[in-house]
Amino acid sequence: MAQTLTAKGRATKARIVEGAAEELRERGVAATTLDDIRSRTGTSKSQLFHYFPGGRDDLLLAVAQFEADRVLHDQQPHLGELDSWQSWQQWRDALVDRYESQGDQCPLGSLFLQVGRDRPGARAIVLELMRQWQEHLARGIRALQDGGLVSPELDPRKEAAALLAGIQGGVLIMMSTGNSAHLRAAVDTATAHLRASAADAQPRGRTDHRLAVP
Amino acid sequence: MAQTLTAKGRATKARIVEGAAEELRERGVAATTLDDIRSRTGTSKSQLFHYFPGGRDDLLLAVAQFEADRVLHDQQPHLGELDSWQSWQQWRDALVDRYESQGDQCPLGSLFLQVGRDRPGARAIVLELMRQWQEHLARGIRALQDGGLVSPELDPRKEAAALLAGIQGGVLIMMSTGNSAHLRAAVDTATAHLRASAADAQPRGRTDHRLAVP
DNA sequence: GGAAAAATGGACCAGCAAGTCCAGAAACGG
DNA sequence: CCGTTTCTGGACTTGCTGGTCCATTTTTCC
Repeated sequence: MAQTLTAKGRATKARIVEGAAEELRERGVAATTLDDIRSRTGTSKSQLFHYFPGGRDDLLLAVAQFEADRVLHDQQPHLGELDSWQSWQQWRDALVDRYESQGDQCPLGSLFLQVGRDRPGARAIVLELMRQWQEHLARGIRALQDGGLVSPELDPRKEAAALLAGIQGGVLIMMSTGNSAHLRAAVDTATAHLRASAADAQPRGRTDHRLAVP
Repeated sequence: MAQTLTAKGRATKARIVEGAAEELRERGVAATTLDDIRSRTGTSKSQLFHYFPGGRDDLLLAVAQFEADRVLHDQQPHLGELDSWQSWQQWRDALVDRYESQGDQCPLGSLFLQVGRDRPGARAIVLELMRQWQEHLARGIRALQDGGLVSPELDPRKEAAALLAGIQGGVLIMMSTGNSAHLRAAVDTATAHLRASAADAQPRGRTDHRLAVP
């Protein structure tokens, strides 16, 4: 590829990534060939390799990054303002809607299996996504704690980690079974847990140990 | 394949499935060829197609079933006797150990992505696995309820669904990041939730909101 | 306006891996 | 035993797909 992309070049590259993402979502990673992507995006073989010198894997990685960005973006603005039970509920609904409408396609999951988790870039993408996602949740839990809606004795990071795991698993099960009940159960149970902690802690005298936040 | 398998035939077929499972776990689904399996299991091409007339996909499906059976088996006997906090803890340790030692390989997950979730057999396998797994967990929660260790107001099926989602997500994240913290957090938080419900409900006996079951 | 750089088109290549085929060995069964 | 079935070996075919190459067009920028 060139060092400098012209406006046209950038547009083409973006078109390829977006088209590839669609194709991959529709047909699955294993079944999608470069020719499918080429024909869908109205490009030629040389363009594919021009913009993604590493070939197929390179392109898949770009799509993975594209999809990863979408994941958090689709949860906004709710994910960024989890400071009341109401906003919490709004976020939950947005999350469930997002994945239900996505159907049984999990571009990211497939992508990583195909590219290989060990490849330098792949693991970094998912790692960063999980980190940010969990950080958002943890921040929301802290906000609830500050508002006295959640017991200060809970460790926001641990609760966020558990909730994130529940979400991932819920989505995974939904992909496999077509049923979003587990996703809902995971989020709702976590919420109930947080709610109950407050009802639990407040009446009693609480020994409030501070929790370090990185 | 023949209608009737001789003892030798059954042994060969089993050898192929087990060898294929190992190979797939080591090298990943996408990277494993029939020739790899053939050479590892000391068989010939014609044997592969003799025992799995549908070819590669057919074999992958058989391996998927094999791996699915292992998942629950590896959690026994603990998964079958979740009737005290102690046994619950033993199960938890066995679960975490199992997946930590498995490293970052998730045969089942990859298998389904490769074979295609929509294929007749594939979905049925994962569906049945999830059903059984959740049933075991729900039964365990009911046992705790019977023992007065968990509030009777909780819906065992919903709690089991949420826990199962947490486990799946925890494993998934572990595969991606190499860190089992999420898996532990998911199980431990769910356990804490169950425990707290008892401590919560017994002293007061308040009526909580009912939870719908899908 | 023109040289250099970037973008594009598409023919071509090479390798690989799934799947086929048939001949022959082993096992069964009466 | 001997005919029939099952099992096994391995060479061969075939189609596909990622990747290469170079000629041509378009854009950039002085």
